[in-house]
Amino acid sequence: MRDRSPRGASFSVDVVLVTATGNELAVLLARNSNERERWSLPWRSQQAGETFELSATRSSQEALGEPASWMEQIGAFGDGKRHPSDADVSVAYLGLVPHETASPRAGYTWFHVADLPTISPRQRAMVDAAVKTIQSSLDQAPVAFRLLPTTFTLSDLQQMYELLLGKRLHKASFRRALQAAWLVEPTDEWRSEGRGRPAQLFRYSPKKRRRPHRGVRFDFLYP
Amino acid sequence: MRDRSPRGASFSVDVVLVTATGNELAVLLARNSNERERWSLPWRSQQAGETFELSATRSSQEALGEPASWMEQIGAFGDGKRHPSDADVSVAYLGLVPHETASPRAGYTWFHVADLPTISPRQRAMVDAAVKTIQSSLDQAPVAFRLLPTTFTLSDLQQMYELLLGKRLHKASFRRALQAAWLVEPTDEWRSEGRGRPAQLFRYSPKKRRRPHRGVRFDFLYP
DNA sequence: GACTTTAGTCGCAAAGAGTGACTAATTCCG
DNA sequence: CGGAATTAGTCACTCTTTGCGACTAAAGTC
Repeated sequence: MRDRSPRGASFSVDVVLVTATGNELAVLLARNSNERERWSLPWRSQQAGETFELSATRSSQEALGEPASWMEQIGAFGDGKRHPSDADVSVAYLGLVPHETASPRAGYTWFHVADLPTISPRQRAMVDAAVKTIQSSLDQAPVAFRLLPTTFTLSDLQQMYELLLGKRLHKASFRRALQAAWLVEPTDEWRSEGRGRPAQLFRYSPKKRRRPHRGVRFDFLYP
Repeated sequence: MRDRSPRGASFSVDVVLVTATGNELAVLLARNSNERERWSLPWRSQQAGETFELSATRSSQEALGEPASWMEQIGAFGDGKRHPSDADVSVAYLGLVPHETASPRAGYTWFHVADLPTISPRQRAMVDAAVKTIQSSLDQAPVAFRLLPTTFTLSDLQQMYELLLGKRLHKASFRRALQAAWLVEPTDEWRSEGRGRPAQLFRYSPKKRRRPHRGVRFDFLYP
């Protein structure tokens, strides 16, 4: 990832790997030895015959030893802002990683999104866009589930939603909505987390259901 | 737009200009004289010091004489699919145009999205992504309003939503939701469209309102 | 055994959304 | 002219969804 192609890459593929550590989002950065910025997002200059998404997945493998549980293109970034590579254009991907499987290899570290070190302006824009993408697709895609391990308690799930939405949710309402969506199924395992009643473990397992038959929504404020 | 840079462009900016003609969406294509495909989306190879969005706006100006009323990046497309330019990567933009202001210059023609001629596979993917973007951001951004002229009747607006959603809506429900959203204000003009009672004209003019205080939505089906 | 903590459920009240029927203002046509 | 047809705009009823407090359940703590 860090070796530059001799003729100067025309574009790069960068990946914003995100996980949720307890009560904050975190982004994976790579340490640079000889670059102007000490840290950067994982990136590669595009290989011939590789799709963008494959490049992003390779970066994830390199950094964490496994692919992200969700990968999605954020967009193209350029516009004169500096980048660790010589690339004129960088294609950014969002990758979600459950906190459990998220053990970075040497040279990579998780940083809380609220407390990032300096990175190139272009990559900074990617991180901001990634967080926006997460929040805006929270109710359109199983984002929260991809940040959790394969089995989880309903309280875990609710806390993840609260973290991503940035607000508290009412327990009964949350579960009622979840039931109606047919998204989880119970396992026969229970988890006892110190004090309090043990919680049943669930697994993400979306079932067929009729698409809710709703009218128009005007959910935007501006512009 | 059609002249190739001598050294081969490394990437292009393509724009999917969309309008709504009566009861169908339409996309603007440019006629090619000496290309393999007879038609293509408007595109430019990137100029130095130009942002992507500016390139897209320039293309719109060239094709229609004015900028689109809404411009938004769709994403980066590449992955080995052929493109009219030599570009390895193409950055695609969606541009919305009200049907009234949508008079193409010579060499450009509107095509119904359901009945497009052959274009390069990469550009075909952009058109599909553009339509998806329109539909998915219909309740997140004033897409329908940007496809209408500055003043319109509520029936016009409802018909636009019906076109974009692909289903009929109930008049009373539609208006109730619109009222609650504080998005339009009445003008003092009325339009008499042949038979039937004249309709009042409205203008898009979103007002401040408290963000509706809603819980979680699980609106996705898969995966 | 009483208290605390976390899990999970129930049921009411308020808000939201689907729907048919109604009134209003205009043109069409005999 | 006068009634039918057509489009605009509103009302009121019902059913559904959602916010929320209160409750029961099962574990640990002291």
